[in-house]
Amino acid sequence: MSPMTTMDLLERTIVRSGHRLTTPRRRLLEVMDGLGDRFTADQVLAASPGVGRATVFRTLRLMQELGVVCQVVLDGGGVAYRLGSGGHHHHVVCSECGAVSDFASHDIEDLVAELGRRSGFEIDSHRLELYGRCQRCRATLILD
Amino acid sequence: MSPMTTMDLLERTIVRSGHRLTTPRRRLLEVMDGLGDRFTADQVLAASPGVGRATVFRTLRLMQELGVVCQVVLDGGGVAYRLGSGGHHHHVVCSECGAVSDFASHDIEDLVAELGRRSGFEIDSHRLELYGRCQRCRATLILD
DNA sequence: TTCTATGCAAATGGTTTGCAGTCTA
DNA sequence: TAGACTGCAAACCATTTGCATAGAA
Repeated sequence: MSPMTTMDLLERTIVRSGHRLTTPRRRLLEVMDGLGDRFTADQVLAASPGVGRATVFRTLRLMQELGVVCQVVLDGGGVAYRLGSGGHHHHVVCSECGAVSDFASHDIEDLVAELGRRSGFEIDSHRLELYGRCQRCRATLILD
Repeated sequence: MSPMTTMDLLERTIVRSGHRLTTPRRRLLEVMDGLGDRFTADQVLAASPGVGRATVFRTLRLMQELGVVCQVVLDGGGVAYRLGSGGHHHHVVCSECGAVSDFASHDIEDLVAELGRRSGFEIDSHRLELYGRCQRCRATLILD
């Protein structure tokens, strides 16, 4: 039997959720899959001629609800999106090349709960994003 | 001698920074000071008749640069602002009543650095916001 | 008296909505 | 065939910009 691709997995998620697997949705998933580790709504729109702006945003929202797309809050405050990685996790974003990588950590979850407790809150969610320079960018010498 | 009020402190910060202490700025500071522990640009605008929309946003931006106003990223993704509390810190936001409280923690800073290291990044900043229910809201029984 | 800062209104950028028509299940 | 989904365009919302004028220093 042929191996399950990312696309198969994504399409299955949609079907399983009771939503319809339409042509635009399939096309958008392919586009997102091809856009790399993070992309904006505009990038998706530009790369999907024939698909309407509203559909891009509606699909993006649906995918977030289904947990197959997540938001990345950028350094400057803007938002980008990212495919895959269901489940709770955080991002490290390279402020130079924009590379994003995921991480999850029990330590963070524990600490967050503890900090909430200290301030009298019962924490039920949180956002954490890290910004810095990735290994590759740090290794690149500035030669000019 | 009379004690230094929050307003004095804020006004001094503006003057020290080389910017002018104008009437609209003074008015906006007063308004923000009166709006509680978090407010939106719209709230400030609505509470400052006679002051233009652009001035509200320009002032908000200046205050952020001076470090006397900071952004609070809300649960839903929107942004609010908050007076005071210079220096690096995080927020705990009550999703029921909107109350915000600040905290800073060496543990978080250390952990963030460590997590960055593990992913090969050199972290130079991060965002962390906690969401939950504050003590007061938790204590309030739902009676209907 | 200079030049920063303002108010207004129009422009912007990103996202959402209304609706008549399309296409999946 | 029903109704979920789409494209289009217009609406929306928050923030920014251009410009002539007002007002701190």
